Amino acid sequence: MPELPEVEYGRKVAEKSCAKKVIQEVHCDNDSIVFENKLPAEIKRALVGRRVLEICRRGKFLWFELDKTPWPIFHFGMTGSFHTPDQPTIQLESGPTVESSQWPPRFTKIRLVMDDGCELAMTNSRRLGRIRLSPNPLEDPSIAKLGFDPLIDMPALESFQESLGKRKGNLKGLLLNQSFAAGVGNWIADEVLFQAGIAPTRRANTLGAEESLNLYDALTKIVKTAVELDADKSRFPNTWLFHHRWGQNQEAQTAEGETIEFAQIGGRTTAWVPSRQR
DNA sequence: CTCAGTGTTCAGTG
DNA sequence: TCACTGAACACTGA
Repeated sequence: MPELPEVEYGRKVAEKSCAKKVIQEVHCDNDSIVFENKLPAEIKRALVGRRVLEICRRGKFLWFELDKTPWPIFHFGMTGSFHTPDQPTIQLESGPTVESSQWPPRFTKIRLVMDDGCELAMTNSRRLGRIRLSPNPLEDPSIAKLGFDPLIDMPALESFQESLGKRKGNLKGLLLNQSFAAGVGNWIADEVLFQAGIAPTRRANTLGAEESLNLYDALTKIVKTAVELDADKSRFPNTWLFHHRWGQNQEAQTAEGETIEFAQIGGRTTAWVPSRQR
């Protein structure tokens, strides 16, 4: 479940079960795709016996700061998440359900056992996620080129507006671009444009001052709210497009009864409300 | 059997 | 060189 709020929740889960503890056991699936050809033995050698100092996140990437490098970097891809034995699993809107009763869960790629007995597992059913080791995650190419993270270093309004003015593409594509706003994914991009009242096809450099302010406020608020709710979808306000956008059915309507349209914009299925978004 | 999908990367284009 | 676009990747569940 992988946009910024879901990954941030994963960070908290990992923090609770692993921070300040020593990794006692590492159980790795021998998956050449997720582990990028690294063998379980190499992963274990780097992790077993290490103390976890801190769990860090930027955009949709997570990494563990250990008492000794290299450090593990985790990316959930389309379907990954962290689990602990009694942690209630957050249900995906679409996609696999993980039986909370079984441990380790189905599709577990790596499982850590800490020195106090706590466990953490990462699942990844569709194998677009990645786990790799890095001597310095901030210099890992995929993390180094990320843009601002709306939760960590949202720019000042003025510089946000200035950067919009330099972009010629449509806003949906720009919001999905991780080198612009790190951590924004498909549902957040649609939610932001919906709440800001701006059409996903609008070119970034055509926004007026009020529109870019609305965009800025919507992005800030939606991310902050979703993170505060631990990415628990059932607690998102009913006025959010989020609850009404799934399935791409013709009948789809917002809480107010407005018609939801679906289109391919920015390379992704986009849900939007033409009567409200200009 | 077919297809969509909460993501990233990379090749191709202008 | 840079901004932008579209296809490829993997595979489960509907």
